Amino acid sequence: MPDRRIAHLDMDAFFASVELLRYPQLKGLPIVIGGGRRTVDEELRGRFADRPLSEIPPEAFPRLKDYVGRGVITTATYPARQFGVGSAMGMMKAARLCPQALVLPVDFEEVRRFSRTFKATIREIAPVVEDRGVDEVYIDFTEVPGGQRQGGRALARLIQKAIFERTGLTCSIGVAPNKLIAKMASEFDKPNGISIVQPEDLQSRIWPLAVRKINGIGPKAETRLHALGLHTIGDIAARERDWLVEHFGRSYGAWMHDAAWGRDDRPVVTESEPVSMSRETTFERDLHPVRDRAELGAIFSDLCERVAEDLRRKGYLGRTIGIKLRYDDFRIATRDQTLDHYTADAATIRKAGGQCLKRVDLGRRLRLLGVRVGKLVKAELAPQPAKLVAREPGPGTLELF
DNA sequence: TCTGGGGTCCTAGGACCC
DNA sequence: TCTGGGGTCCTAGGACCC
Repeated sequence: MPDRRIAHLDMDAFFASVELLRYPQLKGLPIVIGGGRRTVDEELRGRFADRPLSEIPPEAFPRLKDYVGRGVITTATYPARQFGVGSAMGMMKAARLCPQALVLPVDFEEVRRFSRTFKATIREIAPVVEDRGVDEVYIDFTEVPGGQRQGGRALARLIQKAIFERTGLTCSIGVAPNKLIAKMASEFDKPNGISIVQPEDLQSRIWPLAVRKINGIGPKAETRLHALGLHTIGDIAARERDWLVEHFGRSYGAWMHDAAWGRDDRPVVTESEPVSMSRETTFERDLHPVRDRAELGAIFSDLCERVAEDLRRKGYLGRTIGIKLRYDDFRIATRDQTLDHYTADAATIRKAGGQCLKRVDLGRRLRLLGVRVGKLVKAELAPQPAKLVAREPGPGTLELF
């Protein structure tokens, strides 16, 4: 039996690197990708329509200091990170830290195109690949010829090289006995690095890390661990399993203990079915359910149509329709309703969602509205209803609330 | 000057059924 | 007077991830 060798591969500053392929003149500058609906990029291209993109001067690009809006940063280039700017940070905060940084919007189509290409490149070399979003994958090296050489370094290098040749993009790879450690290892040598971790490296390389480095320990658990005096993964490992179970519950406590000891036998999963699909939007300004009713109604209809289109395009039907609100104070409310039949119809989703909205407090301003369809089945496998359920016709389907 | 959008999984109570 | 227990589905909220 060969040793289990699992790799985690993470594209370096993916969204920003994709933009740099188009605008190589910006290399080395602090750049952030993110923000809202502004079509900065289109404006820019319009203004310089007579020139290739690579000749648009850096001075022409918008700066963070001029940004107005509610967005967050998706990716920051390494020069921008030196100023303390990072992903998930609000644009306004980032503007204070690095006002001179250039801002570009996310080009999802372009990002997805490169995502497909780098994943296909990996699969040609090592077929057992698990998708973890646009810019990350796990790869099972165990059965790949040469996957054991130098602990996986040789194969990792081959993959890195192939991705760079095909796309011009760099990535960082960690190889370890399991997904949990591989995920941590891929961060050890960024960007464009490779890290190999062996079981015997647990104490020297994993235990000194902050608890938050464990994939699955977020801000809440971190706070609670700190309050208990636990700061490193080694601190967790030093605790009795039962003690952790006492403080964090049977399931989470035991998991935490296993994680701190580097135990994880989850397989690399190559295929999975979606559970839900949703669309949501944060408004430019907070909207009041009564005073801004018309505007909200139009947004709601639009969200329903978009989620319905997503379902149809991907070939799914759903049975649970849900809505999500975020109030101006950031509290979130969700309501959902399970229908007796599967649907991908915008009007049906709109109607069920409208009923959900009636069950939630509409007495204060909203910041966000979302629509979700769950309990999905592949359209061709959907059970046919015993009889067609008549939809009430008429104005009711067009009304909000 | 607050903090996006798209997901997954878990928990927990109540309904309902056997 | 005494009130089982197990399973599944539905709903709401929350933690976490990319």
